[in-house]
Amino acid sequence: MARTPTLEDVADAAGVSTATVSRCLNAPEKVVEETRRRVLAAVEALGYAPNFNARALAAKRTQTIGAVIPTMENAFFAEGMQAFQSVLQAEDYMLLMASSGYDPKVEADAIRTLAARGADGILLIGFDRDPEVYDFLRTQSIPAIVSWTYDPKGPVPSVGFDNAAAMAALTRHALALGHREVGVISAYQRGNDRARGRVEGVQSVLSDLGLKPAHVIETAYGVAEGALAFDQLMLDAPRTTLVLCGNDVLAAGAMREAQARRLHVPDDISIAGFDDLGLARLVDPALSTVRVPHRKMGEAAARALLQHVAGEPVESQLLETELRLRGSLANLSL
Amino acid sequence: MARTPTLEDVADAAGVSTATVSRCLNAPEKVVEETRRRVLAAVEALGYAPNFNARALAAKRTQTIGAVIPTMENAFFAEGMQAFQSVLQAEDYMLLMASSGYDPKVEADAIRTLAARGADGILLIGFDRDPEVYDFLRTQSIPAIVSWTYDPKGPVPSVGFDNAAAMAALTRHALALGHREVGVISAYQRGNDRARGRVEGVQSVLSDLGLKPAHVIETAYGVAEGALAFDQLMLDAPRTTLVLCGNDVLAAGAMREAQARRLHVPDDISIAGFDDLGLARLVDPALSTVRVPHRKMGEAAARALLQHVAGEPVESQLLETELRLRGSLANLSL
DNA sequence: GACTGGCTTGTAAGCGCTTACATTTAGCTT
DNA sequence: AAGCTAAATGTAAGCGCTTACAAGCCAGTC
Repeated sequence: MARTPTLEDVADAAGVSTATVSRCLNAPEKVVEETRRRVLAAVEALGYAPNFNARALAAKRTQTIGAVIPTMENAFFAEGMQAFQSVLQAEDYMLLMASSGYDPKVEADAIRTLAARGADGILLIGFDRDPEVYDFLRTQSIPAIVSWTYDPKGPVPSVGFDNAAAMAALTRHALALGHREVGVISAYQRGNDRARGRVEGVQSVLSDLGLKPAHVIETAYGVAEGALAFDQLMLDAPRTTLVLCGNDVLAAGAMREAQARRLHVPDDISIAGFDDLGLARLVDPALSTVRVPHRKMGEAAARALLQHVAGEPVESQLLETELRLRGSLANLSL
Repeated sequence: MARTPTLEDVADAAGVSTATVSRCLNAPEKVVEETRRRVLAAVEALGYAPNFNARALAAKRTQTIGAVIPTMENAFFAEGMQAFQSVLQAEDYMLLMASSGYDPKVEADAIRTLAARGADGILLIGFDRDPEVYDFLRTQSIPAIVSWTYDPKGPVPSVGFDNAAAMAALTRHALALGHREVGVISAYQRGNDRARGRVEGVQSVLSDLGLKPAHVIETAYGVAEGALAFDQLMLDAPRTTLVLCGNDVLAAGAMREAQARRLHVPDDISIAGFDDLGLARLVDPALSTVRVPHRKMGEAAARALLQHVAGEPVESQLLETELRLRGSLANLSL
């Protein structure tokens, strides 16, 4: 089989030098019309496609952005990443995505791999990680952005929302409905500043009002896990009237389990989620939750990262969340 | 800032040639213990990490597998891809993922990009695409595997399930319950052989039994779309008692809409899905659906592709689906 | 002691592309 | 028409790595 054509083959076919072909492809305005036509015809005729690796090696840029997300198994990051990706695509960048399974070692490895592959920039989720990772990024001078959280004083710029404030707002709303016995079902907080922020959001409001802290159950992500956590919560704190969940999936699981136990939601037990995934409106009653602007966040993160890559200064960016109040929260004062 | 160290820096530091360093990294058994120790120490000391692009250029292999999926926005492909990815990871391959948004042009482009980046192999979803794409893959001699469907006579090996047979089994079950007026809510069939297969599965069973064909509504993927399609179906074919949906998300949307119209599921209208996503058990009543072995399929596809890449012959592989019967289908003969 | 053969290591030629610099060409000026 | 400038193109040196081949070394043989 004929080996795939190279720049040189095109150059020969068009009767020009390789430099000219390269210019035709990368900076067409530097080549006179007539030549360009000839070259492009040769490209077409040979079915030439540039070898990315060679280009990256020579040009020291890859037009690739890396992203390491905790998991792609759950719809969780999907919408934001899709938005992230479409901005990149529009700017002729490609997305190289890796998932860490919430394991810091795997994440560090993935980051190193992305660096070795010459990612021009990297998107990270949350700030919680070994400082060495940030050192590494710095010494390799790879621009990075953190998303899904916000901290203007972080080691790299962030584009996201304030997990604690969002959860605090939801908590305040629920307390206004008369709830006093609060339980929390959270993702594991260790190494997960988003989860931690959300729990802190709850506790800070309770403590500000002089109420006793919420009972917190930590668990893995999943509907079944949410259900089990609900059982545990009922065991540990049977008087609970309000269950705030770290995300909608856990809330859906908790709700399913509550209903399986013949508890009426929201009259017997109120439940709220976080994220406003599609399933929040599928369950019955529909879930009260916090709407996270996934799409906007993904787009903003992409733009910030590209700006960073281009060498321009980047500011951290705070996005607003909104309460989405639906039927899963009861008003106890009625 | 010191530029990142290269193979040569390591060689100098260890007092050996670059060839020896390269061997230490890629074929340690070819280097004598003592030398290896010295080299590895130098690697450590300098914090050396090989430049992937240079390696790919020289070695003509990238340890990268590409995958083009229709969308990553919906949980749809997530589980299978996660499984796919973990097998790759275990074999030191990296996954380069692109999504096409169901647009054939975008898909062809993505495939070309993956090729240019030197993907050692490519995973594709479904067979429906311009034959040119297969020609391209062939001339570039890039091994490819198709998944989410099965056809032993396809242009490339496939690892998946029989969409038509799976849907036919579900249809037969529902007909046995006495349903005769059947509606289908499907994803757009054009360019989507999985969707087409599922619809054909329904129609073939009906035709085999001499029943009139199902009324088919096509729509985009999504809960809201499923709801709208349900409305349309009720308009077009008001006597329908059974709605078979191309996937669980459409089914969930249809169910929500049915309930919004005060129709009781399943007594007034029976609804079934396909895929057995997590949400199938979240809705009420729980959705009867077809269980697709996502995880198994992802793993099998990865193994098949790696085998293909290694130059070994690969057979297409058929995976079994199962009916998951839950509460959304009524028995009309009672 | 010269020779063989098996290891280990070094030498150096690329892999396909970009780009600084050199060269040629063409268009104006005077 | 000579001279000058700017635009277009060519020349060639890498980018960091792998690997065929050559060279060196040493133990074992006869």
